[in-house]
Amino acid sequence: MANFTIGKLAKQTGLGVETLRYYERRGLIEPQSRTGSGYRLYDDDAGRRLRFIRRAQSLGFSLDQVAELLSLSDRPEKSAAEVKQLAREKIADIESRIHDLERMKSALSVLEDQCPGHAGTTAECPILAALNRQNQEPVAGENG
Amino acid sequence: MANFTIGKLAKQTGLGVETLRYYERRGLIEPQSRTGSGYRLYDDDAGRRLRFIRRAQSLGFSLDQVAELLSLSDRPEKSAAEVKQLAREKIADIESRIHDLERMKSALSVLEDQCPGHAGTTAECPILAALNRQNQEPVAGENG
DNA sequence: ATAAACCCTGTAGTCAACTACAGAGTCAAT
DNA sequence: ATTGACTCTGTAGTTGACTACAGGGTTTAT
Repeated sequence: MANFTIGKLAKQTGLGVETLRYYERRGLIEPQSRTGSGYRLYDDDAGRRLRFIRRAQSLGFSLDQVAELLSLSDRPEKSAAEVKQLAREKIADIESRIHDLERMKSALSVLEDQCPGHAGTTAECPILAALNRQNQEPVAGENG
Repeated sequence: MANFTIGKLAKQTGLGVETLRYYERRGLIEPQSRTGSGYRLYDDDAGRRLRFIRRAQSLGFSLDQVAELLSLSDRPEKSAAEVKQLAREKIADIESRIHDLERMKSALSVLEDQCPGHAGTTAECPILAALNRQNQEPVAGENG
């Protein structure tokens, strides 16, 4: 129930005041209340919510997608089936991201292990190789 | 050794011709050669490379970071120690992304399991809760 | 040999996600 | 009661990653 002004919240999260207002316009976060003069007041959840937003972004989710993720837990008890469905879709999305990252990681591990001595044949680019035996569909769309 | 023009490569990958030229300006890809009249000619590796680029992007890597990833395998046999070091850094980065995604996934799984019947207390937002017990540092920088 | 469909360089416009004012009101401290 | 740090709304500018011309040359098909 501790109430922060926007400046305090900004300092706490390392974000800019303008960024917080921008997130509000985008529907990602809202002040718990306002003072009589219109100052935004935030509670402790705001900081957590912002941390979530940044983390999700760094994982390649757009702000619209982050909003969708957040809306899942914001929805009170309405439309349980809809929430369940959306959650399932997001889980599938996340699983495929994890899968891709794991392929990328093992490619890099090969590189790491291989590098130190073996100066010789150029080893046929393990990083490209590792990510390609699978999924031969076109690759235009950014996020699945 | 099959040689494609830029238009063929674009069609093959589902990207636009302008995008391929843009990636070239950004140092992500280069034609294997040029015709006498200046037309770009690409080999089979180009398609794989582009698929890699798009996948890495969708995982939250910027084009600059993708360029770094690619440079790891492009480096012939020079500076093995440097490559090894860079690979290690990227692996750590990827591991933390995987970790974050796994936290996010388990939060969503909780939601999914919890939703169907339990209309009652609002369950205290599992998605935010799951992502926050750890890492309490500021969150400003996008990628770690 | 001429039109359609390519390709070239170069520059400008767009979209998401900020980031930075401008102009004005508010609050805390002197 | 006034200075300075804060806040407000609203709009404009910036950056990364495209995307779309303009103005011109090249290849392919007829």
